[in-house]
Amino acid sequence: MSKKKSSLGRQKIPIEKIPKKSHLQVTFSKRRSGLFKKASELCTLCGVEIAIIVFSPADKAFSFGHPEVESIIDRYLTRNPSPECSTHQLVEAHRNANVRDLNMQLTQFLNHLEIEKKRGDEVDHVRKARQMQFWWESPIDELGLHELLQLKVSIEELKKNLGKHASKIMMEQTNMNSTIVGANGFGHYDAFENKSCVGMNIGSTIPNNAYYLGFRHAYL
Amino acid sequence: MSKKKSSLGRQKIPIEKIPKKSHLQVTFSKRRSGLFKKASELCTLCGVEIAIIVFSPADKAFSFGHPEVESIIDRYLTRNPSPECSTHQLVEAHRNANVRDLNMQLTQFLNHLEIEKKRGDEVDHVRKARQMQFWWESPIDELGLHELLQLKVSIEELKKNLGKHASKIMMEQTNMNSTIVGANGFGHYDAFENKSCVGMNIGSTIPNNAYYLGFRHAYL
DNA sequence: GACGCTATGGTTAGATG
DNA sequence: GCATCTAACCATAGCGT
Repeated sequence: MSKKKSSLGRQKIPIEKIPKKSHLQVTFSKRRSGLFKKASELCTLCGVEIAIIVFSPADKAFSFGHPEVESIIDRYLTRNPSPECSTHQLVEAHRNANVRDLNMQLTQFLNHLEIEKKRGDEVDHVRKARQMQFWWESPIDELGLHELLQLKVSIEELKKNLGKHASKIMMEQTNMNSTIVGANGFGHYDAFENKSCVGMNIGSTIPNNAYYLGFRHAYL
Repeated sequence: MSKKKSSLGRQKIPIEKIPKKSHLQVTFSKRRSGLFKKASELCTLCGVEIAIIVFSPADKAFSFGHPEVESIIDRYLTRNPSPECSTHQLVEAHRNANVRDLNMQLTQFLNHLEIEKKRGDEVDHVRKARQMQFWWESPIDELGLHELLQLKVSIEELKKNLGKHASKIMMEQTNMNSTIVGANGFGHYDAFENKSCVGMNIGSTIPNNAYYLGFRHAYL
């Protein structure tokens, strides 16, 4: 019998940076998959929303999100619950479809999505251009401490007023609020390259919010 | 021997929404811990940056981040993903995917599609409003909800930056120069409540920085 | 370098204090 | 609710193709 004991099976490895590059790459791939799978299961089992962003050793960004990375980030940053859309029923209908149909539909949606994305980027560009008109876009670095603090106070006041008005408007639209939760958890894998900027993220041990001046999350 | 076989050990459970609330809560806690631990290990082993945001069934937000959630989100958002690129990668991923993954992606795309549409409509609306005048100079009462919210977000960002700069200047003035190093993988757990009462808490500047969960696993 | 294999290490469902 | 235990399930390191 030529059946030799080819593998010792999984061996324990210390949790510290893997020195060998090739090894590291393999481990990264495997464990990233595992992590995303775990996240997916947590979504489904508990019906919760999860977003994961990972920057690979090769500076590539991978993300997992249910229902959508960006909406969860928005919600995290602004505490703004996103209204659910009616597409969920469509998805439910698709759950029992076979692979071929799913592939076809997915391809169609990919095409459609690309068009919509282009449109979105376009309007984003417009929005960015618009933001350049705001006076406060001028370089902050050139202001002194006193000016900065004064400006900050003014802005807090302005924000407060804005909040009040937003509240008023929202109250008037109360009956438009529908907070439906999606039933079963799905997720989505996404990846794109990071060629542009050098991420200057030092592994900082800065104490939490050391210099956030009390303004971490906003309630909308 | 009074030692009875008290446990059957771990039993297999189907990956679908757990009906029983108490079970679900326990599973959520355990699996969230596991997920964060896995993320932490991936950080350390591969020296990568990871951010995870989870909204619990009780609408509470948990996050894991190395080095910190906010910087990774910034990095993710400032990225300019070309539609072609990400689409291409998605198609490639979709080539090897199984039914569940396809379902996940399809859901994702459906949601994304709607989000992109809404985004376009939103910004179009804002642009239209701006055409009449510099809408942000008009009395606040005349602004719509979208403009208010957008302006508020912008202001929050500005305020955050102001705080950072003020802090920086202050640090420089006190002649403190302690540069932080630390590159090895550890993450930081964070949690805060999300009492998502629509129409309430609007404009609240209460920091709500919440409480921090200690590190369960010693990676320091 | 991606995929498959498999022994082993690690995670966790269920029960209990 | 949280910690602990147990046994079973699952993820994955190392190897081969």
